[in-house]
Amino acid sequence: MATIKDVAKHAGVAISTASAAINRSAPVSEEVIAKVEAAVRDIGYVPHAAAQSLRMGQSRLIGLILPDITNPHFANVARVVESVCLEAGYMAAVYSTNEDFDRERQILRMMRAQRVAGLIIIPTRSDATHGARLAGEIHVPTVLLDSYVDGLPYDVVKLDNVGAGRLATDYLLGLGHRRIAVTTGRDNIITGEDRLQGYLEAHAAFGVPVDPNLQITGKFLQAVAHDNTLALMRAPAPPTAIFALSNMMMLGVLNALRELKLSVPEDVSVICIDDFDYANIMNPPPTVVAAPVAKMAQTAIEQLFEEILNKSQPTMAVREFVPELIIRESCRRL
Amino acid sequence: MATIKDVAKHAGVAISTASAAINRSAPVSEEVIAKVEAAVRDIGYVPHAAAQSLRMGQSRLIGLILPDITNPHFANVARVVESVCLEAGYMAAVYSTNEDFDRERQILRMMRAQRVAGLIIIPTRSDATHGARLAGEIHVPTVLLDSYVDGLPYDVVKLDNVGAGRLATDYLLGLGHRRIAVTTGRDNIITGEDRLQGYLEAHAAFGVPVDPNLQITGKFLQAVAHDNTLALMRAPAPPTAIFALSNMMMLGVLNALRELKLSVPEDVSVICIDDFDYANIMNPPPTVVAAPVAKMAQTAIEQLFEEILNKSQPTMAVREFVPELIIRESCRRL
DNA sequence: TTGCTTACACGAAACGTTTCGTATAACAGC
DNA sequence: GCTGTTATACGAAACGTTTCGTGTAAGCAA
Repeated sequence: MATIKDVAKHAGVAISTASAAINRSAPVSEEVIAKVEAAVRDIGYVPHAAAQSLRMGQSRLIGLILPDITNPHFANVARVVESVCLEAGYMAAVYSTNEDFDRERQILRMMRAQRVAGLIIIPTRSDATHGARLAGEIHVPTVLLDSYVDGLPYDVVKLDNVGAGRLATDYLLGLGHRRIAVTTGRDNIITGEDRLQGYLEAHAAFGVPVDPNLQITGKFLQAVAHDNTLALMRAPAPPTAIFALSNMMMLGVLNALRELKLSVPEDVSVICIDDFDYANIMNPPPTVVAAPVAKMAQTAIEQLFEEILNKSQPTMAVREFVPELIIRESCRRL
Repeated sequence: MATIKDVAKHAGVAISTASAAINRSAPVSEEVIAKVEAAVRDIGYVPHAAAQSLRMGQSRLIGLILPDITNPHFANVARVVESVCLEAGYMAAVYSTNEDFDRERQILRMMRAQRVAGLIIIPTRSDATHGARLAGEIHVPTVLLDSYVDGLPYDVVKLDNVGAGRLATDYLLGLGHRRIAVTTGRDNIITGEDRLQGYLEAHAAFGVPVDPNLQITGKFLQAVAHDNTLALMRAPAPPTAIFALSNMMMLGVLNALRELKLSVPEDVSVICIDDFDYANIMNPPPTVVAAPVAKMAQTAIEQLFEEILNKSQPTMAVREFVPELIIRESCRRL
């Protein structure tokens, strides 16, 4: 493969001059620039990224670590990050943790070996133990997306989750529902807890008591939400509405209701947080509280570049985005 | 950041010895190995991938280039590739072309700059012009997935698309349908043409004439399939069934039918190639011809590693996978 | 002409690895 | 005790860049 040495020889200049001409990093005459550029084109020179990394002490690689790329929510994030990186001449390396902590560490080590310039992490846990373990593996500018992690002192870009929980619950309460079930997240991730808090706050504001039996665990997983919905609806005094704290859990809920031959929204209303790309061909088209995913991803990657390029310290700022209620056909007025 | 020099100093050995101990690349006494490993742990040494790349002339990076990561079909591929890579100590760099040729070239240049060890490409075009342009940018082992490209002499892992087209059409014909519409792909991608050929062959085998008016262009895009379905169903003599050559186009078809207040399968039966992860919460659950996506992705990445690790030449073999009919509720017997 | 500045081109060092040829010590054979 | 062999540790070179200090010719003022 052609090196800059070949370019220099071909253009009849020194290596350092060729480098300066290519990168405009030092004054070079127009004439020489033209010769060098011609040489680059002629021999098809593409700089060796590893050599550049080595010399400059930093690669043009951005790591994006997320729970699962097949979840459309995260795929949308990936697409945005990837585009912005490409434009900036960086390469995005996307990795799914599959919620596996060993795997997460393995990925971080690999990112470290690659000397990535920065990291965007969509965390799977928020607790300090986990944060401490992660902290030791991170040595580059980092932005946390969707949630934060205790003990990881980085910028955060997230949804107003309490607000999202309230928005969904307010809507159901406004429709006259008084027994609203909720599929919760996992204990150790704050996103779910915040959304649940919104659910509780909305009840308090409406003066409606909450029934703890209506809070079923979903762990952000489709299968878990499915199983517990089955149990919930078979128990005495089932709810008239179900609020799924994430889109994956809503799928589980819908599947369970379908198996029970309960129709939505006639028998039970359903709402969730996070929109679906293909909402309109779903059965029924779901009413959701949507997050501005693309805008959030864009903000995260831009914040990251800000820190990388200007070598600025993380402000540890938390940027919260406002959720939006999208009314479709999965909730009915009682 | 700690270097191998620090490891060597800490262990009281030479750099070359430390390297040999870490990589087991030369005989080193047990005693020294122990000392070096302790040093590695103590100072948290992680090898500098760029330096390794530079020295060894190859990176531990695999490029995966696909049309669009937010398409669940491709996301599933990405997940498999990513996992296999991670296990092998490689890093996968996933990039979406968005069917944009300039962008595809830009991505390839970046892959080249990174000196990726290998490439998996899910092509967006099959024609020779495109192949020729791509060929100049590729200098590493490559495997083509889902489709091939004229003039790109690499191994191919794909579905038996003609068979898939036949399978879907046979099924509809067997249900008594005689006017079966089909949303075609793009002219310059062979996948669509093969599937269409299966459609034609099935008709011939059944002795059913095909009506060219029932072949509408879909370009593999949801929006295009949507618009043309609208026109198709409003025209005189509409079909009793629609065969979408891809899952995205089926979404467009379903949306269009929904807008026209036509129900599936009562008014019109619908089938497509490629399954949906969330098929059972769709309206209606679609009957599809599924490809063994995970198995195909696995085969592709393993074939790629075979070529990378054994430095074997591409056999230019075409591995075809057998499609499977999954009957759900979107097709009815006439 | 001389001296000073400017503009540009050059050479060499350094980034962190791996690898290859060489050095040294231990040991066996005679 | 000498030579030959084996086992293991070492030093130096090389991978392809960028960068910094130096060199040189041209331009300008006096």
